[in-house]
Amino acid sequence: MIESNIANRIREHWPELTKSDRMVARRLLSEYPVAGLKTLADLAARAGVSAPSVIRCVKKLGFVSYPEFQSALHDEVQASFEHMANDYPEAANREDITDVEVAYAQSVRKTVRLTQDGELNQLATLIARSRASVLCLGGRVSQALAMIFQAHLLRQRRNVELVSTNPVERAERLMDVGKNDVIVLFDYGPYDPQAVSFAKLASEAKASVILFTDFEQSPAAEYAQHVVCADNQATGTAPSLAAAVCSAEIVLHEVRNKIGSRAQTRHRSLAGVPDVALDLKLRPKNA
Amino acid sequence: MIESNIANRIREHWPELTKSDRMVARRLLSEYPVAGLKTLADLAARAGVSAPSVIRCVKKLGFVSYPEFQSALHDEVQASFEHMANDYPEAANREDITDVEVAYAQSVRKTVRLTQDGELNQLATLIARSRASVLCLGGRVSQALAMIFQAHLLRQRRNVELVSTNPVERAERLMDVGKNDVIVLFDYGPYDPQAVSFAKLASEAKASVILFTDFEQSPAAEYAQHVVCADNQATGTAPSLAAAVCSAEIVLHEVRNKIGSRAQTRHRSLAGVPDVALDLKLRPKNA
DNA sequence: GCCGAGTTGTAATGTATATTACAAACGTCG
DNA sequence: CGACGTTTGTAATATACATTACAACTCGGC
Repeated sequence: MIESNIANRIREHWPELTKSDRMVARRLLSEYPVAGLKTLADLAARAGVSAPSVIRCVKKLGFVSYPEFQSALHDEVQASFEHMANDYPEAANREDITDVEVAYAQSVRKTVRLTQDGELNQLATLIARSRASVLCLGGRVSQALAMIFQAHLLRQRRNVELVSTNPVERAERLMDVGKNDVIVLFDYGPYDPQAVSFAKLASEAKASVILFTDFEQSPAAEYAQHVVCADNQATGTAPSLAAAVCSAEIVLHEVRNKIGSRAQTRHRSLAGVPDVALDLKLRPKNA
Repeated sequence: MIESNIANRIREHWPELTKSDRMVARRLLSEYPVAGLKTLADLAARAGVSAPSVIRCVKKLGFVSYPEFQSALHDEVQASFEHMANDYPEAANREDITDVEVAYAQSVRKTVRLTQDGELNQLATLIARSRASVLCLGGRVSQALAMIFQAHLLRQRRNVELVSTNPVERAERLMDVGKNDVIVLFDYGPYDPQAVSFAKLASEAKASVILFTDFEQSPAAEYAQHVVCADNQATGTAPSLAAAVCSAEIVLHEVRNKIGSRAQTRHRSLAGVPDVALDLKLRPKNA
């Protein structure tokens, strides 16, 4: 009863899911549970894949058909509602929690859960590989996230570069991109055509592309090996980047685990040093 | 939100429902909400009536077709689930929510609550004053937040500037700072001496200083008219900027309310324009 | 650079679904 | 008791659905 839910099934079977399977799974989790209550075609459209891909996905999750999958979801929804009917009333009418607070917390929770369930391990391994060069970049606004990512990652390993927003410099940098490079791209709606084409060209140059985006999925997803989604619908009026920061930080945390002692040494040698010193690309001997 | 649910619709229309209509309605309520999520034929069988009776019933409830009725139910289920996901964690220690998720959510909640309770109003008024020039800047990492803030604020008003991280350029820019300028400074630990001194000099030049920092409080707080705090202790190992983004976005939201229609006009004129156009500092005529 | 395994979308197919039209059944008032 | 308005189920139909089979494609390895 407790562990029979579909979210868990997705987590269990995640390793064996293909790229489009994961598209479906992500949508299932991000619009949980309604995404799975509608028709197969609708889910396929929302996930950006074809109908048969949805069927293949639910079969991998252990269901013999889409209707049977739906039936399982129905049971789950029913169980949840009965639980809720019992627990809700007492906790519900607290006036000290505002809409904004709830919205943000929700957005963050959803994102954290999804990020952790996901392909975090492979992704972190990719970034942790010391022989790789990591290039961070983003769109007009999300370049800020690239900055954060780069600054933190640089504390853990070398060869982490922040690619300028300047189109010309980007084009120039693109020429030297090869299969040992890992592109960390941030692109949240409204999507940046420039960022998308960077992803395209980089993937054509055999570089690995890791994309941080929202649930709508930047067009760059097509060229990415790994996609990390964050919910940006917290406030309604304007898209929020708070959850995006969470997803980035979780990835950084995982990378830190991967790199382990090496990173700690590196990090310690920076402790106490004024932040500005990083601008000089200060590198400790033992890194 | 509260009154849009289907249970209420049934109550409203109850008098005009016929005997078999009521059979359907009862089943809808007794197996709420799953009964309505399955197929029309299934519902008819459960209610012990024929399929057309179900159609007639939902039409009387104000829906034009069974699919449309289902769609409304879907929305309702989704809303319930999101509410539920939010209230549960504090009460029950379910195993499928991790420490990280809770930590982030709590960090965000704390920050949002504090920001809203605070001096938000005066602060937003200060930033909204059209005669003022707004300068955004931050430390090595938190410059990224300044970028985000500047990009969004520029959509609402003009004269919003992002001050370079370059010490020399900063010093030059400082010479022209006066009492009509509003400095929006981001500084989270480890604090940036350069940012602190910028705040000091700006305040001596009679400029207003707004500081976004963590609970430890950057030394720059001494020179700031307003201080907005965010919790950065979410993860334990490394400081988190997620909550900082929340506080910034909340301030932006409040500013939007203050500026009101003026900002909307400005914002609309940017809608649909590719993000990259902002790099040209495109300014609509009416702003 | 080619070739096989694995993955994905397209098109075709049979099934089930919602809906409409109509006829039977029920209740009600003359 | 019989005729009419209302309500309900049956049967027919067109639509949309899930599914299967197949072809195009991508990715790794020799």
